[in-house]
Amino acid sequence: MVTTRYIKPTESELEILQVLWDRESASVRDVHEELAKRKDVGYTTTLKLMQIMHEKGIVKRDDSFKTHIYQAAVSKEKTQKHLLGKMINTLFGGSPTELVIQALGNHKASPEELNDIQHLLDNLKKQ
Amino acid sequence: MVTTRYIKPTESELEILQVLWDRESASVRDVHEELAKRKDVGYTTTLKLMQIMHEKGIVKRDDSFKTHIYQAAVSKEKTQKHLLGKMINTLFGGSPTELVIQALGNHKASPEELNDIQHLLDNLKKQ
DNA sequence: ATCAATTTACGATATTTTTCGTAAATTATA
DNA sequence: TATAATTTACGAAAAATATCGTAAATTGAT
Repeated sequence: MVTTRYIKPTESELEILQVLWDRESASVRDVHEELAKRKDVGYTTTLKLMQIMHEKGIVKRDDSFKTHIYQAAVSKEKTQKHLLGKMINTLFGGSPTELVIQALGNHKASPEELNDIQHLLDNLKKQ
Repeated sequence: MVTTRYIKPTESELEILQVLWDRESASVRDVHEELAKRKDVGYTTTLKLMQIMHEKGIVKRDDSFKTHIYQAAVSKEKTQKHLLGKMINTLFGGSPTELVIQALGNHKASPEELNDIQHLLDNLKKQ
């Protein structure tokens, strides 16, 4: 079994991962146009970042064509889990509950979402 | 009304804030000894960081004595709210529920904590 | 008053992250 | 095929963070 050290994506890398997670796969231009909607940044900057991410193994790419096609190499779930865990530790004294309470208290959730959470809660209580 | 731009603490600054939130107030040495338990870092590094934080207005200090005494100038709650909100947006597609589900699914909570969450949930449902 | 210990001030360096310019390669098109 | 457009490669610079050494100031102890 090969254990790979988890590589924490930087802020900008996360923005790129977002796009890749949404689209499954995308070219540098695809990603860049998405980023450019919210951010003022040059094309080669996005390119360079994605190249670095490739070196780090954060993204995979198919370079059999001129336009390389990228995919996320780390799953959204694992990344969420990691960063959430880190936040729970550094900001919520290790208590996921504190975080949940903050999240629900400060950020609105619809009745449907509250139901989803209720179901999850019910299941957790059974064990 | 004066509106101050929210300053996002860096990783190291957060570690220092942790200590200050716990202790209410502390000297550089206090903070440093706490950090040194988990981290290999020099005293002057901690000092410098806290000085910078003071310039940024992240911490307050009383320098009427030789040993300056620091306090957090940003509340734990506000900081949690800000960073959590950011994470919800950048990592959970704007859905606090998604985050809550991840948090509860992956990180264990005690029966008491589950009850706390249940109460909160009950309240939210009423509205 | 002197010496030792502690603390702050300050500047410099190291490291990480972000940014972009330029050139070369590749592909499309006239 | 020649030209234009797009893309990658690469290196370098800028910006943001983190680190620490050294000296000066302050305090406490002898």
